[in-house]
Amino acid sequence: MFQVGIVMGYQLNGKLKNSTRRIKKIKTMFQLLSLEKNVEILQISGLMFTKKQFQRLGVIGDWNDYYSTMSFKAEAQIVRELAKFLKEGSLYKGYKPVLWSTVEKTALADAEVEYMDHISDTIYTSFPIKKTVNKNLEGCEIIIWTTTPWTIPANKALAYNKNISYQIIKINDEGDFKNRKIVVAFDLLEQVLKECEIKKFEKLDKLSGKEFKDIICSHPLEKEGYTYDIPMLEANFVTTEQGSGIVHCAPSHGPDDFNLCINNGIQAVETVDDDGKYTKNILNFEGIHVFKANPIVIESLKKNKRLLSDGKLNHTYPHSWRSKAPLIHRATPQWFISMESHGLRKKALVAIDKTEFYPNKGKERLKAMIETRPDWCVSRQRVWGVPLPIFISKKDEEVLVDEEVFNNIANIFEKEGSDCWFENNKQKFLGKKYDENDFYQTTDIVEVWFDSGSTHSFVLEQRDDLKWPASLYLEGSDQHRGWFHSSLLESCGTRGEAPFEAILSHGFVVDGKGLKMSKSLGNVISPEEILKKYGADILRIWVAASNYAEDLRIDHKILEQHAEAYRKLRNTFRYLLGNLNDELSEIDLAKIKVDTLPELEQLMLHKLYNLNESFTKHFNSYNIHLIYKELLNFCTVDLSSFYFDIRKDTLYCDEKSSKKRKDCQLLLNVILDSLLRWFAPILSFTTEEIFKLVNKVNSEKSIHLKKLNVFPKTWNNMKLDQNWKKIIDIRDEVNSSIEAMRAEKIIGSSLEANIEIKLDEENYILGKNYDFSEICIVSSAKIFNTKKKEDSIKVKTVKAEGQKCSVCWKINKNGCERHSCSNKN
RNA sequence: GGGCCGGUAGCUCAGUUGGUUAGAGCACACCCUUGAUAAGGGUGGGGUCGAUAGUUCGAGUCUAUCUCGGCCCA
Repeated sequence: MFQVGIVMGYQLNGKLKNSTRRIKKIKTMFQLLSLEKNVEILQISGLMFTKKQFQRLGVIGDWNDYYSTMSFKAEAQIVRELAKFLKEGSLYKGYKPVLWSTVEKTALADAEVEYMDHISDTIYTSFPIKKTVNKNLEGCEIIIWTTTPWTIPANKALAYNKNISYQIIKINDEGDFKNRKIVVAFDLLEQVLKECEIKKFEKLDKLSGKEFKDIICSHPLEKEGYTYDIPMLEANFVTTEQGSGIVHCAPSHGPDDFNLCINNGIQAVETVDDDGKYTKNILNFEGIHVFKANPIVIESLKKNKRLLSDGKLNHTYPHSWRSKAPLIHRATPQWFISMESHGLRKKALVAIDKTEFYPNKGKERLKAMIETRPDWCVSRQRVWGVPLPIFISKKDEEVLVDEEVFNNIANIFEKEGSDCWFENNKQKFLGKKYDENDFYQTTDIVEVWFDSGSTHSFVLEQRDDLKWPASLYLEGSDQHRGWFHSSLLESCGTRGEAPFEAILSHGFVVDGKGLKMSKSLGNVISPEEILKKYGADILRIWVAASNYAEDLRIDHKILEQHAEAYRKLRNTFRYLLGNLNDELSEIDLAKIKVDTLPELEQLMLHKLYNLNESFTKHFNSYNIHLIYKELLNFCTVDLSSFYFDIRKDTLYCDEKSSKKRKDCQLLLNVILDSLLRWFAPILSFTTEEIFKLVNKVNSEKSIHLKKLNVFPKTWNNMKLDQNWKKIIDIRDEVNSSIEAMRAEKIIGSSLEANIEIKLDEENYILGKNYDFSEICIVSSAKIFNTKKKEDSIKVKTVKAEGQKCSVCWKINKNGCERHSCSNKN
């Protein structure tokens, strides 16, 4: 019906954390295999599992020719993509803090970090205010507290929170700080006084954090040569939980610090080397190991009269899972793709504007992220993944940019896989043009989001059955930060536009109360469980009926409701099949002579036409839940309780040769065909089952290969629809009247009723053309013109007298007109 | 804490630019039917539109605050 090429893909991204955790467990089991091999095994087993699940759900796709980010072909293409950024010059080397073990001399992933107790040195130290427009703050010193005194020499900024109140005090105690004014958070004053043993002091002004805007401080070691400016920056990560309410920021030694500084134009630099020793960038401390630096830093601060107090703190601190050594945040060389240098941010924002979002709110979300995100750090220090294809000149530290080399690397990866990068054979990649002794080779790999952001390049562009850009990228709403995001940036950077025309994002599955599923809450319900208990089509109904723009609620009660609706739908099909038993046929829609049909049949054609229109509209805007709702309503309201109910009389009691019965069966055929096509995307298994039943003789293979019907415009008849709205109003009145008689136990079945309908002029003119005994399923109906305006419709029900016809069950004093023989018996 | 978003009947969902008494289907209750029968039909009850305050002649709809919940970030 709607052909979508589905290519199975398997990506490591997003599962990295999981994988590392799993690797930890599995590592002991697969000692003989390499770590990389283990990852591969996990990936492939995951792939097969996912594939089976999809198939069980009725998803049709090219399951055998799947793509994988770890295929040689993909790896080669990822290198080609990276090369584009390198050639352009937007991929640059910078520094960013990572968790680093100075023992193993390596970066650690989250999963490799163990948090354990650790005793740290703590200090309160002061940063004198150098420049401020606020008279009250002139001559004051900002107090900070830290558990890593060794990072003070790397300090580049101070962070405050604009929502916190601060207090200025003047210290009167004897000592270094006598007569000096200091600033701390109002709520932390007591604690600071206690820990710094300040006894005598005066409270001066209280001020809001907002007043720190644009203030410049001096470094506490200014006199030792640390003469640069220390700006105060607004940051919401500053709290009054502990410390002084102002945080010292060393962009090379903390993720928060790094992000805050980079957003304010302060770059991280390499302050500490692989061994944990200060580099030449740290004045006076070069070569000292950071774990031995605290006493030296403290002594230096004391000498400069900037140390308010020092102490010890026992707290949890990150350690290496292997060596158990404490870790540090350390700025290491990393590779970034600039958002600005070649207009990437701008290109991405333009591309977002050109993209359709379903639901629309996704646009704002992605836009907000792209507008504020820092440069894209694409390097990682891991063992598996695609290597960054970078050689650096030993002479001038310049990156080697040469198309020939990039192509060579890509071609080798395509043949051998990227693992060969680490086999210490530089010359192989450099070819004859360069000498391997002139270059360093990076050992970083590209981060997994770059892999996934490149899928369009090795899937869409390289398969004949797919096109670039994709019509639609579909994922969970978390992928605004993930796949949508990385694909947009990668593609805008390399091709100037997005790899998708539209994005559809869906919410997350939550329990019946709207809470996230978790083992501890015990509200988890797995797809396998649902499939087992309810079957795939009911799970599909649940998906179709849910508004994916929001979170999708699920529990057994909700599924039970959908299962109930499913039974109704199944029964609708059963009625159709039962009554078409002798007359199943394919109808040439164009040849139907609408005018010759009874009005009721014409009305049904009108409804089919409009439902089809509505279906197309909703399908094109991906409003599947509206489609399902309309289809279900059509089956229950228009078919089951209306058309099917009324036409039972004709189907059961009229001659097989009668035109009316044949016209009805014509409609049933059209309805069956329509319902099968409409429901095929939702009830994929049920419709296929019915289709196979109906098409025994024909060669047609599957309902899923059928297209949506195009109905003749002549079926659309608004005038008829309006008329029947009024007729149905009358029918409703009749039903009310019958119900009243039924409540009084005068009648039971509606066929035990004769009705008299009094209508005003307008309704009478319309109503006199209709047989209300048929429409209301009663034994006889008479209509009168009341000519009164106030009672537009008035119905009187009386018990039908006479004999019940054994064929049509109608009751008539003078015997049944249609079935005279049987009535006489 | 920040970004994006949501809370309408027991459930799944509608509700156009503010404008009569807030709708539908299912579920529920009662009744009917027994020629769609592990079915079918009819009637009916059910909502302080998350809470509060405001703008307005008028608020489910606009604004603010709060609350609950979801995704992402910190």
